[in-house]
Amino acid sequence: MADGTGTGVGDGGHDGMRKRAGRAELSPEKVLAKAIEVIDSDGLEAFSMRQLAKGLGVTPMALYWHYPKRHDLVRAVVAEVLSDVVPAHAPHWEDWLRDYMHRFRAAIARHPNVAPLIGGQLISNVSGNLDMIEALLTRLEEAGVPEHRMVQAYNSVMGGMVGFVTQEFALVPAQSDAGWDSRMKEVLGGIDAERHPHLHAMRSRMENRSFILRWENGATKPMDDSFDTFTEVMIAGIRALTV
Amino acid sequence: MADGTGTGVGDGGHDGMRKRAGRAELSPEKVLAKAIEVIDSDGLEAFSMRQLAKGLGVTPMALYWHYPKRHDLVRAVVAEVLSDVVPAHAPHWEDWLRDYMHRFRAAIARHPNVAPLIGGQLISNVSGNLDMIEALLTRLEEAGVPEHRMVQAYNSVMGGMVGFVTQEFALVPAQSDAGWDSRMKEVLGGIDAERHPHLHAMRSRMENRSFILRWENGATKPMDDSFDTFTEVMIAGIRALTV
DNA sequence: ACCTGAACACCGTTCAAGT
DNA sequence: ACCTGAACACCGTTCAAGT
Repeated sequence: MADGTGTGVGDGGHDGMRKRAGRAELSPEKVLAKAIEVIDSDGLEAFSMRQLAKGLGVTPMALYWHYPKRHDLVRAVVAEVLSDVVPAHAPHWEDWLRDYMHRFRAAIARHPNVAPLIGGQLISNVSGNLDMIEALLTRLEEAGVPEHRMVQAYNSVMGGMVGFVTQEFALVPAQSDAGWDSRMKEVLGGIDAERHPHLHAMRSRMENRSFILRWENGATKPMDDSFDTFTEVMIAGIRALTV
Repeated sequence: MADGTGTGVGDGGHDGMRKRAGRAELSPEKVLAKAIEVIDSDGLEAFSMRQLAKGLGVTPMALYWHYPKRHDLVRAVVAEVLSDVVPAHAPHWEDWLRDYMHRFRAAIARHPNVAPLIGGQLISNVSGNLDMIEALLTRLEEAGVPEHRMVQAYNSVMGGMVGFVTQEFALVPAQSDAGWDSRMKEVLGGIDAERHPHLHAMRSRMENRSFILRWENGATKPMDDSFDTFTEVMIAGIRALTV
C-alpha cells in the first residue's frame, strides 16, 4: 500500500532466511510503523530520522536506504493515516457527505499529531486518494451542483473539511514555551464588558473550546459539536449552490 | 503594536544618541521587519535565527535579547501579518461576512509564506484579535444565530476560513524533492476513464487548480473563484442555522 | 542489497563575558 | 542595557566503506 520508494522491493531470494551480521532486518513497513508509533506517543517533534533510528536500534543512515528523503517518509505517514478513511455508503448525498467528513476527521483523530503534516504542506502522494476524490465528485453531481461550479464546490468541501480538522488538531506550543496558556487565560479573564460585550458574555462557553481562544487542541479538547455544525453548514451551503 | 517581549522597552535615556562599540542598534521592530522580509523573499525555510542574524549583521545571540525564544518572534510575525486585516463595514451581515473572509485571505495573500505558521500551530498572542472576534460574534447574532449555537457557528466560520486559506497557501515541497510535480502530472495523466469517470472528465479543469491535485500553491495559483464559492457556501450555511 | 561510520553544514539555545 | 563568543545538543544528508 504505502511502498516507500519502490527501491527496496524484492529480496532477490537467494540468501533465503539467513540473517547476516550488520543487517537489522529493516523494511519500509517497519520504519513507517515505528514512525507513526513515535509520532502518536511522543509527538511530532520526536519524529526525526535520528531519534527514529535510535528507536529502531539502527544507524540513522539505515533509514535512507528505504526512504531516500525524510519527506518520502512524511508522505508515507500521511498516506497511511488517510488510508484509514473508509468510504461512506449512505444513499442520499447529504447523509453521505456528512459521513464522509466525519470519517475524515475520525482518521485524523486517531493520529492527531500528524495533522500539521497534512495541513501544512502540499502532499504529492495522491494515488490512494483518487477514489475519495471520485466519490466526492459523484455525490456533488448527484446533489445538483452544475458542472461549471463543480471545481469550486469540490475545493470548498475539501478545503473546508481538511482545513477545519487540521486547525482543530494544530500543534500546541512546546513545553519550552511555558506559561503561554496562563497568559492566554489572563487575556480571557481581562476581557472588557464594554469593548467586547458579546465576547464577554460568551467567554466561559468559548474559552479553550473555540479557535484562537484555546490552549489545548482537538487531541484533548475535541470540537465535536462544532464540527457537526460545520458539516451542516457545508451541506446547506452546497444545497444552495444547486439552484 | 507588536512589542516583542516587553523586556527591551525604554532606553533609560541617559546615554542619549551616542553609539557604542559592540552595539548593533537592534530593536524588536527591526528584527520583526527583517524576519517578514526574509520570509517573503526567501521562504519559510530561510527563517532561522542564525540566517536572520546574518542578514542583520549581528550575532545570532543578539536576537535573543529582543525575542527570548524563536516562538516569540513567530508570534510577532503572525500578529503583524494579521494586523493587516482591516475590519469590514457593510451594513448587512451577509455582505459583512463575505468582506471579512476576503480581507482575511487578502492579508495572508500579502505574505503567503507565513500561512503554515498560522495553520500549523496554536498561536497564543490573541490580544490584537479580540476586536475581530467580537465583530464576528456581533454579526452572527444579527444574522439570527441562536445563542446555544453561537460557539459552533463561530468555530465553523473561523475554522473554515482560516483552514481553507492556510490550505490554499500550504508549503510547497522544497527543491530537494525534485520531480514530485512531474510524478503528480503523471498520476493525473494516467487517470482511468472507467474507474474514475468524473475525475477523468474534470481533469483539465482540476489539475493544479484544486486541493490534492496541484503542485503549486495559492502564491502562484490563487483559488479566487473557489474561495468566492466557499464564502457563499458558508453564508448560505449560516443562514440555514437561523431557523 | 542493505547497513555502518565518519563527516559536513546546518539548527535553537545556554552560559559567561564584554562595554 | 545590549551585544559578542564559545560551546552544547541537536538536525538532515552525502560519501566511502563494509558484508
